[in-house]
Amino acid sequence: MPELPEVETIVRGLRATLPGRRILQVHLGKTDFIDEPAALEASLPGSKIVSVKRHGKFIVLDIEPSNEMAQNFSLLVHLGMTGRLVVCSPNVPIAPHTHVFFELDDGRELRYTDPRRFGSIQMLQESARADLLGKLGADPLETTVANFIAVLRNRRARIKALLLDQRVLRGMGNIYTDESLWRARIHPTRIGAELQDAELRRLFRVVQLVLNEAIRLGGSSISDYVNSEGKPGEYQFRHRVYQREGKSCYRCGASIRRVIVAGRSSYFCPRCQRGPRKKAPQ
DNA sequence: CTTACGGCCTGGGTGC
DNA sequence: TGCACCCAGGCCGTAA
Repeated sequence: MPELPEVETIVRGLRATLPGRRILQVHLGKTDFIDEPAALEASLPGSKIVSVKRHGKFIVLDIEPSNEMAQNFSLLVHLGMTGRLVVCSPNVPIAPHTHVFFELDDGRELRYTDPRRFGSIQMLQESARADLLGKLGADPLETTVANFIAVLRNRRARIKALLLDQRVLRGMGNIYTDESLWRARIHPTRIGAELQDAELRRLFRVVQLVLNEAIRLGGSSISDYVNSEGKPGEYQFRHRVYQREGKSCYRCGASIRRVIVAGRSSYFCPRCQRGPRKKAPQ
């Protein structure tokens, strides 16, 4: 579910309430998506949440342990396709598939809900966290157009696959990739190295535009996504191509098509986004 | 360095 | 009502 704008929205919500809070107790349901559930139960009670950050699609909670001799560590939460992280009163009915409860010292709870359990929760020391996050590419909202072009221009993979690859850029997912390519009028199967500089500059501009606009509207809610207060976003009403197969293009009226690229449904306008040149038969 | 593919899970929608 | 099938904001491991 959640891509950069959804995760950013959740992080901003959590940042308003979590820093400074202590975790009193942890309750776990299913734990197959948690690296070391026993370590969570052992280390978190009594610890303090220092800060909340986003790194790509990861939510990073920096934690000060209750044991003053122990080192600070981080809790990395990835929401996968259907993960939710919500702060609420313990009286709020428990959504199905809620597997983690953090009791907070203000009487509220931080709950993790994830029907498909494609998400993950990891407790990492500084060096392990740096190893993991260091493998990711630049944040598309923080990088420069020069760097954006540099990481794409020599690649033989298709642009859609490159934008989805978290080692190239961190934070894009299926929705915002399609939305950006449509706005930049670039076909999803174009080869990175075959894009002109002007096209890459255009792509960079619309990626930032789309992501910022989506953040402003609180992300896209298709079926599962809600923010940290349990409320849906509104960017789904601004989608121009995503899940619009057979409907007419907002720009030219042609029928939107769906193809599989990099294993994912990819929506594009066959008229506005021209395909790569086909190989001439020998 | 690539791509393709299957797998991880559950639920919702569709068509027979 | 049941059932088979397809689809879903992500990512990992394997094989080629």
